Amino acid sequence: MPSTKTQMSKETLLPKLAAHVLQHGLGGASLRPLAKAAETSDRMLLYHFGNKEALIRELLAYIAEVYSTALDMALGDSRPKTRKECFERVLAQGRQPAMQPFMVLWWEIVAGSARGLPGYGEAAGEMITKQLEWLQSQMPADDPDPEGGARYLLTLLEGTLMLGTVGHKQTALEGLLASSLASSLAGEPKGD
Amino acid sequence: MPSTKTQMSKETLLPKLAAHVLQHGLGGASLRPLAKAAETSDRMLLYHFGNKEALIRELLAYIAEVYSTALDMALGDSRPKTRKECFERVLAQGRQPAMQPFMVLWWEIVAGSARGLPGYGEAAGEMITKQLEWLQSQMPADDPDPEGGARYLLTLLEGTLMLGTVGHKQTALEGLLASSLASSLAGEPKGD
DNA sequence: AAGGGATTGTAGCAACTGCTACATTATTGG
DNA sequence: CCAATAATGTAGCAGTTGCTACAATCCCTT
Repeated sequence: MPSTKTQMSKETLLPKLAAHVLQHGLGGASLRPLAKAAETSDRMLLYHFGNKEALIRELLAYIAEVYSTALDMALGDSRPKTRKECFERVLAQGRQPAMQPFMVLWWEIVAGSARGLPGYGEAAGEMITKQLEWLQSQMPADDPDPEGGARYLLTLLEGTLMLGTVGHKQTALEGLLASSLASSLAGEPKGD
Repeated sequence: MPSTKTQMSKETLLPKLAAHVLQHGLGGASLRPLAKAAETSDRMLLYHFGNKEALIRELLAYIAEVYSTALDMALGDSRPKTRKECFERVLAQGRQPAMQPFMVLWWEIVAGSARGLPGYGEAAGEMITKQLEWLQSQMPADDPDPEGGARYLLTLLEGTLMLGTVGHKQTALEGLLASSLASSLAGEPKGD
């Protein structure tokens, strides 16, 4: 009978904890439900992580890491030809149904970051940094300013995503169309 | 003349509850601390609001209302001359120290909205709608497209604010340099 | 095989959660 | 003034919270 009592470590626990948190949120996460999701006991979680705060901190770092490698694997096979195409590609990726749980968690991380909760700010900063790198690598090959353009698109993207989550998706999209940004989105050098 | 003096009602409770929530957050808010902040008992809060969910819902609606009237009173005495000036004015307002507690709460509302918590989405939507109206009323008088421009600036603004809360204020500002606002932003000293 | 550290189970504590039952006081209409 | 209703206080319940004490078991080294 392979009723093997698998030895547990942080490394085996974290993926299950992350899965639970992605589904049920960070704020309401308490030890016993987390332990159940990881097929352990609260006793064990505290044994491995010390206390809840450290657990959340490590969990957030792990999630940021997972997000980072996910972005690495999502590197587009082909470069977009325009900034607009680049923006749309990234926006579409952020709105994939599979991405939804992560997006929901993301805003919780931002909120915790704003409130100064331990670990939140670091994780949020890492994830944004990574996304910026990724975005820059996805910029059109002939873009006159890939670095600044990526930063600009990131700002626009996050604003668009946020408005989307509060029911103003249309507002953001119409804003993009109705501005001189249209040319900027097209990646054409400014002649203004 | 109606009743001479109501001892305690939702109307007298809500401001104190809002103050407490602005300081300590929504997620961790529980009845007894809320009651203490409002100089009552948990018993009374439930008497007036029915249950906690309804309390939070009404509290969020009240906060959205307060925010709305605050924006009304913050109507600029003079119209900005450019979109850039308009953007900077609103951004500066959002970064005032007095605005900080509200900003922190705002991201919690966005997070709750993303998670579908009752009342959060409605409050967030109202607040964004109001901010959009306000922004539109603050657009330059000669703007070719005040409606679309306001939507664009709002998207940019929210992205900028969010990046600021996760430690990427500089990223957003540098991104703006590469945007359609660049012409007016160029040559300005960077501040961080 | 024995010792010893690493790992895990069981039980429980004190504080807190939303909420309720019951009793009491205050206010007001008849 | 008295009764009805609104408003408040007291006490507590059942469940959850993070965390701990204590003991048992595992596995590796000697």
